[in-house]
Amino acid sequence: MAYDHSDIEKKAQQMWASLDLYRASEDPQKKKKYILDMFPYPSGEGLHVGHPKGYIATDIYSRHMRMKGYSVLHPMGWDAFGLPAENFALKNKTHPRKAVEQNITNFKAQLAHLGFDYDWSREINTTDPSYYHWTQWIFLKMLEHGLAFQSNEPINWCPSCMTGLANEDLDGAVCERCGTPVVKKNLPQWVLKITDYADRMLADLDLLEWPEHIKEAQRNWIGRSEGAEITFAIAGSDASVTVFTTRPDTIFGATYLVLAPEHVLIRNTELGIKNSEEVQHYVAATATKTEIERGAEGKEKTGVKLEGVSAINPATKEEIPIYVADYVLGGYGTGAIMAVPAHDERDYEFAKKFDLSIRTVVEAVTGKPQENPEFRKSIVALVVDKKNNKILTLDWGTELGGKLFIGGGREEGEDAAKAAAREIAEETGYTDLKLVDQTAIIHHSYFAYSKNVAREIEAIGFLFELNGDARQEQQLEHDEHGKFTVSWMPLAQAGQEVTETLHRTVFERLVLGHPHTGSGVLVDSGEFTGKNSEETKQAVVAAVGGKLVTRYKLRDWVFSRQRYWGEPIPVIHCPNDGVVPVPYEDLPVLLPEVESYEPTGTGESPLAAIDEWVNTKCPKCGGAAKRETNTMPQWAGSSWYYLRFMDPHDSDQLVSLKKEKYWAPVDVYVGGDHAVRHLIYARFWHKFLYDISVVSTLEPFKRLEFLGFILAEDGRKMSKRFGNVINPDDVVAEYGADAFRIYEMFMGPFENTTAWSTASIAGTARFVDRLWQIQDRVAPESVPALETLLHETIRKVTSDIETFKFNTAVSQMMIFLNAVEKEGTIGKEQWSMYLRVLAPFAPHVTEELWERMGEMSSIHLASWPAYDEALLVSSEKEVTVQVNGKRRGAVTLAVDASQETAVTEALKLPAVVAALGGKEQKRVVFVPGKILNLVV
RNA sequence: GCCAAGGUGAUGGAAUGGUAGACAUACAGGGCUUAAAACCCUGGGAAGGCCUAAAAACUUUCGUGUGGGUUCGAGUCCCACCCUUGGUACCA
Repeated sequence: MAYDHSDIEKKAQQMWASLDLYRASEDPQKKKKYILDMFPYPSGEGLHVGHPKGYIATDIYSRHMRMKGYSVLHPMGWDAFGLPAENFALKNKTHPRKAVEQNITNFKAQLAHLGFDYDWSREINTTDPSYYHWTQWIFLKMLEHGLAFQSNEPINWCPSCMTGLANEDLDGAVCERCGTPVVKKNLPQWVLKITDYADRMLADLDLLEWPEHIKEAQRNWIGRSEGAEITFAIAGSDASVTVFTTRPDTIFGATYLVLAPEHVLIRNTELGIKNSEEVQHYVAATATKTEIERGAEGKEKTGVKLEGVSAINPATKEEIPIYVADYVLGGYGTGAIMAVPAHDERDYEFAKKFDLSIRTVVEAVTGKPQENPEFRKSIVALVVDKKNNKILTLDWGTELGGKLFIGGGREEGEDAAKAAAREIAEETGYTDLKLVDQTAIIHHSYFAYSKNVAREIEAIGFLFELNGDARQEQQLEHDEHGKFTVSWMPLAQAGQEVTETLHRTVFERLVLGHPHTGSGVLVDSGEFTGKNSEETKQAVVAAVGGKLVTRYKLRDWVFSRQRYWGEPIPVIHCPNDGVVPVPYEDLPVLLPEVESYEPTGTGESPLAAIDEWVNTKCPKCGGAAKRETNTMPQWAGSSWYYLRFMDPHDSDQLVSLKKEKYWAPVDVYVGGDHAVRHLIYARFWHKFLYDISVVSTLEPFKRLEFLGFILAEDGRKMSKRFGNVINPDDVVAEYGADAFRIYEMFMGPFENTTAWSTASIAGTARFVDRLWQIQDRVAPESVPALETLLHETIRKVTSDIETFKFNTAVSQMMIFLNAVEKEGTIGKEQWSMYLRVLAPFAPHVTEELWERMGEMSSIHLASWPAYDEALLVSSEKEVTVQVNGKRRGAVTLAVDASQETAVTEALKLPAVVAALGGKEQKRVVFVPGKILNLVV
């Protein structure tokens, strides 16, 4: 009788619902597990097969934990505010609330087909007033604690979505929603001071069991950098410029200053900027440029010198020019830098373009330090043929260093450039050359194998151009020694093939034009000359009267949206009292029901047009006042929803302390994407709530499992646009929910992105069907031949579920079923244990088989089977016999067999004897139970 | 450019430093069938050798992106490079 999934699934799902099987409760007798999916935005397109992957994983994990006796919280809800919902509603000419309701109904129906164990009594929806009441409450608390403030700084404005956006909402320089380039726009904005928490968010990453790449992404986003602020006086003025730098050690090489276009000094009229018109013109031009336009210019530097104004380098006391340039960002550091063109890529480009002086103050140190090195002076010479874009290389062969440029020693007192020319002539014969450039000294340590000596050299690199082809063949050194061959190599190829550190470094400096940006030995730096640059930073800062500071890339969170579909920001603007928070007892501030909610595009929210809503009374003075009309971004509701699941119906508080104590933190959080934004915002809010004693844990999500996506069969993203979307409803109808669930877990490692394969799902459907057939072969007595494998299977599935290695868990269960089929029978107790480990993966079919075994209660209430350790330790094991590391056979030995026994047994194998060939045994490696390696 | 993860059959993928390719898909051959589907059985990294009418069996060498290294033994550890994917980008 073939397995008919549709009836059995329906029956099981109805049974679970009627038993209320998955209701979570704070049972003090039990340990808890809080398992959470990133709750979805209920889109109009419905689910595709990629969505449930994470839900299946949490379903398996939570069913497993429930069977192990934990009190499990596994809830689901809807993140339904925000731009996508509003844009969807606009496009379909409906109200967002209606669209959301409809989409949720649709999503729930789709999820229901898959047999998930959510506790739907805790369902939440961020657009529900009883929910956003508390989103607004958190905002007011932040306002109270000075973490929410109004700002008029220029923000990212999306002209298509007609709203301001946070940095995190940008995809490069375009709006991540619609792909429109954003522009800078000045608008009064609510901003949250997330930067106050930067340090704690960075430090507490260490407390988390998260994938390393997510932690790293967060570290990069926070972007902590330690440096110094140093003040440069303006010559002949009281004014000054404070710069931020991470390289105070290079200050002796600071040959000019650069201000961001937004810098206040540029607007200082008393300074006497002679070309102020030109400067203001430049500032205005950069402000109107979109990020895209700036990007299109690449990294081509632009800027204008402030004529008639100069600064004084506090280290050298020299007067240096000041520029305004948009490669310096207004929002980072102090909006001003000291430019050290010799040791910074960007400053170098700028200095080259504007012909500014470049002063080397750090000499590079390369190679591996050697013991007792011999000191020498030397040169590296590059000879370039500009006509053919080729460079002269010497191939020494692999033993002697491979492909190099021209190198050699220089005598004490010998002019370095002359030494270079001499070496070129001696080694290649070329003499008609023009010297174009040279490097600073490079301190290089290496071991010269050809001469068997450790060396530390002071090398100078030279770049020559070839004038004529004339060669003095008779002088060539290689004629005598034949050690190397001379050839002209295309520049790009040389950049790949010449890998020796010193020669490569010279190539990078002189051909590629990269300045030395690393640490090294200070030169031309007054009292610090000769010291290590890295170790001198603090002393330099002290000497020039600067201070050490820490800066972050993370910006404060622009929190206002000029759109309808979001939580109203609960403040009132009063002509007398200014910004007045809505009293807590007046929450929630309801989003008014309106006919028209199109964005205005003027920077005003559509709410501003609703007079009867906007006009209100000031809670303080009782006079006429207006409501704030901006709404919150989509990320607001999702920044704390995991707390509400613990206590979803509490009308007095966000979450009760008692329930929070029981459930927090989230033990396992599962989702993809959102590596930065959602997780950083939620961590920020959580830490704030910790500070005001609403929550008791430092971090919201203890463990995070990152989810790999499912691509369409054609390897592209699943999208309506490509017409390659696969609806889980169709798959379930054809193959059944259990086969679908098992397939998604079997596809590969959970964190891998994999393409869907409808052909492969037939395999897991076959597995379920074969399982179904086996029920007729169950015997009363246990089958001894299956015993060890069964316990191995229980052990592997148990640990694989806990570590999210579902693919190998499925594989192991298939191996077991294959063995059962081979035996033709299985014992009743064995069948019971096997069904129970399979139950989290295939909840429906196992439920039915469980009932048919005569069990009265649900399999999902049964206890998780324990495995017998003793059965897993077999007394005999097959040991591979190797000769010189190559497999020559195998012997079966007792686990505690001695090496002598092993060797004796191995020598009985003809293949082993043949491989030994009568040679003397030098060594025997014996790993009991695994391997015997005879070395001759 | 920088940061992170990864590169294994036709495909998805297994493999505490110890028999590479588990498990599954696709494929090929066979069985069942009037036929097909379903189902069941068998096979398979590559090149060669031996024996043959042919095959099986047997056997040798090579084989986990490339080149080196450590080790009795490397897919796994170390070094350099190449490529793919994700994140990020004038952050001083």
